[in-house]
Amino acid sequence: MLDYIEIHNYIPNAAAKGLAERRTFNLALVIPHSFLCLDLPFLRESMRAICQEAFLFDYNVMVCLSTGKKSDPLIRTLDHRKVDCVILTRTAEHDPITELLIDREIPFATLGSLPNSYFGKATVEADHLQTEGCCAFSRIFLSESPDRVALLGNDLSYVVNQSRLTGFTEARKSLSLPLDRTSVRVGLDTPEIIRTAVSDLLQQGIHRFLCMDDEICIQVLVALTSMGLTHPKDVQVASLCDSPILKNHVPPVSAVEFDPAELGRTACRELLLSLQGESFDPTPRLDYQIHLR
Amino acid sequence: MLDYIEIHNYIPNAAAKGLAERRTFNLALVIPHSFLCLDLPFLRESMRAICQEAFLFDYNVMVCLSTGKKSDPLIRTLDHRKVDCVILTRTAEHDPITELLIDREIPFATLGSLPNSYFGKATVEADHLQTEGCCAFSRIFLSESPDRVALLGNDLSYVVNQSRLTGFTEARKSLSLPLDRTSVRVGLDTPEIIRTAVSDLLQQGIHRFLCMDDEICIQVLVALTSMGLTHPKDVQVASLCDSPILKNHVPPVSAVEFDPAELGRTACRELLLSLQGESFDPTPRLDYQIHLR
DNA sequence: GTGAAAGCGCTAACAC
DNA sequence: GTGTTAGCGCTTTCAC
Repeated sequence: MLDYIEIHNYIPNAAAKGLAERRTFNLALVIPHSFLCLDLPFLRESMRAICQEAFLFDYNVMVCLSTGKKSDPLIRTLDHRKVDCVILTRTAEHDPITELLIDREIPFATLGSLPNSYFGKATVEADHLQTEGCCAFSRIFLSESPDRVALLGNDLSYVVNQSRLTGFTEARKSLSLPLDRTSVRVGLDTPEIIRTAVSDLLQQGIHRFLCMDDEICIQVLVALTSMGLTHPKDVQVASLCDSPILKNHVPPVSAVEFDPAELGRTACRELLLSLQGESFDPTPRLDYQIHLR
Repeated sequence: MLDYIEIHNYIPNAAAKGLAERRTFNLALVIPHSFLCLDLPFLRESMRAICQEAFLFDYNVMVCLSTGKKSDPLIRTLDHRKVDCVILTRTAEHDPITELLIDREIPFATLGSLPNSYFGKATVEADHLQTEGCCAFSRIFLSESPDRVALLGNDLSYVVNQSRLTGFTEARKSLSLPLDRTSVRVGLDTPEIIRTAVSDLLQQGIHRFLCMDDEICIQVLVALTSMGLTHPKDVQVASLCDSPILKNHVPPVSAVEFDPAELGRTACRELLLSLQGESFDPTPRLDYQIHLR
């Protein structure tokens, strides 16, 4: 009998196997709607790594575009019991998806730390040493004309942006720079708002722009270029999140790199290890890399 | 009994339902490895639309990164019978994945036309009016200094690039422009090769660059900028494939738009209609839109 | 060790 | 219409 199976290279039916074993060999990758309006290499890189890692565990990745509303694709996927666990690509305050997963006691991993309000609730909370990396990089960027430096950021309800702000603040503190006179602009959602902020800061004498992510950084570069200002001659731009675009930019832009692929791979691996009952690290912390260009 | 079900808002288990019905309510979205090295809005947009459309049919989307090798994620997914059908995001000559699907008689849809060698083999072959759109746009671009125009493209084994080349050739033909003196450069894989080609063409007196896709177009712009040349003053650049980056570029770049979301949605819808035994269009052809900027 | 039987949670084909 | 039953293709248990 066993010989027969071997010879005819029999492959079990996943649905039947799953029904009997009460598991699906699928995981849901939740992609916030906002990610799809942008062109973030982060998502692409981490998704690739997650798919590759899941494959090693015989798992498939189901993409769920989270709307945050009722009849969310993720909710239906969970209701139909089509996945064993979930990976969140973003963490934020007051996130209904996170709360749903906690309520239903569904194993889940996050790319990036959870906010304190959900402390310890994820199966795996993978992150980079965000604060540390941003602090170290900020110290370097602040070593020149520190009172001409501004920090530009987007939505602070995302934990990653909070960590980066903290890193910047700690850098100023460690350099004994006054915190109150710091130029910090957050909530910069659109190219127009970024443009306005940049023009405003220039009038205040700011000429060194530290951007909290690659998306903002590119917009800042575009805005400055259109104003006839050149990096790094007239103004200096740097980013607290590297991306291929910044690396290949002419001239290149300094940044601190948090490898999205490594983050995705780690989160996926530890989550699936935990599902298999094997030993795993619930809070892996990955290193950063500073690129001075 | 039925009342009981209604009251307790019972949701059937997809694995058991699938086992009994001999279907999985999953589809595989095949992403070529090359897509993930790039930053193509095409993939993001079409993936989003496919996920949304699949959701309407109660289907989930499984991402399969195709390596083209043995033990490909897609092959294992098919072996385990975890999907009912497949969507290919790229079509190419001599594609092992396409051949595999034909061999195994698995229902599949393609984004973009199949090469002639696989004529009629897909369940659904969705495409834009690529040749027509590129011809119309090329005619406009060729209306000025036609002998100073070059066409820059990537891999011609992709059907989409063949269609675009055909469109360009037909435009020249219709304008009674000589074909033999046309500057066409294909196989431009890397930024370095693109840079070399651009510099080479400039020496030949070319100053109007028509790019076969947005990726090349951006690289061409980068190369020209670094050489101190400005679009549209010194040189003119346009693209046979639009993208948000070209639209938001300063100054903007003219392009012909083939909406990836509409393509993905249509391919997914017709494929799932066919699976349900409903009437469907096996070869939908979508319109293009020319943006002169 | 090898084989038979029950059960996973559904659908479909019967019977009543 | 409502209720019962067999079967989807596995795993697990228990008997041999």
